[in-house]
Amino acid sequence: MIDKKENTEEKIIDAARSVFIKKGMDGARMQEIADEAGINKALLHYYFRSKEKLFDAILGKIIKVAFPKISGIMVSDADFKTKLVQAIDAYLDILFKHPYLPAFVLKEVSRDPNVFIKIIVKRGLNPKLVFKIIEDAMDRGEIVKMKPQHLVINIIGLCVFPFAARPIIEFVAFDEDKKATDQFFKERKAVIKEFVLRSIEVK
Amino acid sequence: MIDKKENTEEKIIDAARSVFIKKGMDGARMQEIADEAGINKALLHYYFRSKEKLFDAILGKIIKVAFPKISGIMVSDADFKTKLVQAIDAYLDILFKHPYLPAFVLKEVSRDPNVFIKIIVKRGLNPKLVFKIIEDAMDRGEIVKMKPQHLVINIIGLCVFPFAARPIIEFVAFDEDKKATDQFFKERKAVIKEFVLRSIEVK
DNA sequence: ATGTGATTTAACCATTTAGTTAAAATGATT
DNA sequence: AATCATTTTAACTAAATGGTTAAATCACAT
Repeated sequence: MIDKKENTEEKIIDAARSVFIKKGMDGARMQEIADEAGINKALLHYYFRSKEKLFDAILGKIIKVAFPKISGIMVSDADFKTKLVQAIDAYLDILFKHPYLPAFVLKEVSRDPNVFIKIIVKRGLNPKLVFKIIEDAMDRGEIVKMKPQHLVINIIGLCVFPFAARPIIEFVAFDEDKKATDQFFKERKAVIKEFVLRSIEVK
Repeated sequence: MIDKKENTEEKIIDAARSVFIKKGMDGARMQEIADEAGINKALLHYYFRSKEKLFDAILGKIIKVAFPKISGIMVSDADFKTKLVQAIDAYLDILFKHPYLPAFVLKEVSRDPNVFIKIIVKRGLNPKLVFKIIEDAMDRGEIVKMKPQHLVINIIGLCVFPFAARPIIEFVAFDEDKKATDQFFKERKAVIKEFVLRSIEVK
């Protein structure tokens, strides 16, 4: 195999991501990552000299998913509400594909915000353009006025929170009925879109 | 001092809560808790034989705060929308008093949901009555129809998420301007209430 | 003053864990 | 066959950490 090198590295990254997301930086064990990757600890350190280096490598890839380029959608020149609906759809698609991301991101952010800040800076993520677009729509009277940050945080909260809190929701709100909870999550897309549209509609 | 015993125990509990909330179960160190309580490790173990016992003791007290009896407000016979606004106010008051709770609860829930489930069961917390009250208001046409769980989770998400994500919000949305972020959080109460009321209003 | 429980001190144990090392094995390439 | 990076094995170090212990000290009530 030509790419055995990349193959092993990929196996490590997959395993590390899975273990880090489940256990967090503190709870994850290098041995467990090695086991999950089907290799031994020595080789793990042969590829990534330290746990921190490995974690940073994983974190970078995770943030790419967790802070997606919704901006792309928002910049297009469609109708504002249409763009908003598209952005919510796109964001929830990502969350359904990576349901454990919210808990992980919130966990690690509270442990050490600087790690995230550094990576976000490095990726040049900048929401100011999105805020501007929202303000313009408000100025044109298309939606109700508020600080654009509130609208963005409201939407992200509506999307993200249920995923981070799923174990509690499943137990408290659905009596541990996994199917009912699944159904609830399937409904979220429509519910959030309607909820948001109603709340920003100009009467 | 008559209550030197309780005094030390209180000091330990305060210190433990503070350290556990900052670092989580995994990240917290018994030595750090002892230091923060102004005592030594031996005495700490003299009061709580193990880290787990101490953590469970703290967790019980924390859950009492984190899962408050909003039900009390919702059960009163005021107008439904009035009750909803009161509940949001009460919930946000708690969050402002304990801003680090959301991150902690979400962190530990994702680490081991069972711990929470056991404690919730023990406290007999039951949201079914609240769901029923919401459904009744919907049936009376006072608010728009949806699965009551969605409304509850929407509101909790709007309230809780910003606190859990505060470090990111401060950096990404407010360029590390702490004052602007504080102002943003002060506005949340009014914003959430208006946002929710608009979204459930029957047209 | 004496006994009692609370508290300190300081050394200690056992375990876990990140990380290292060196030698051997594997396996593809030339 | 010889070379080279990759991988394994297995033992190891060093540090951190939860928890223990025993002796000494302190404060207070009888």
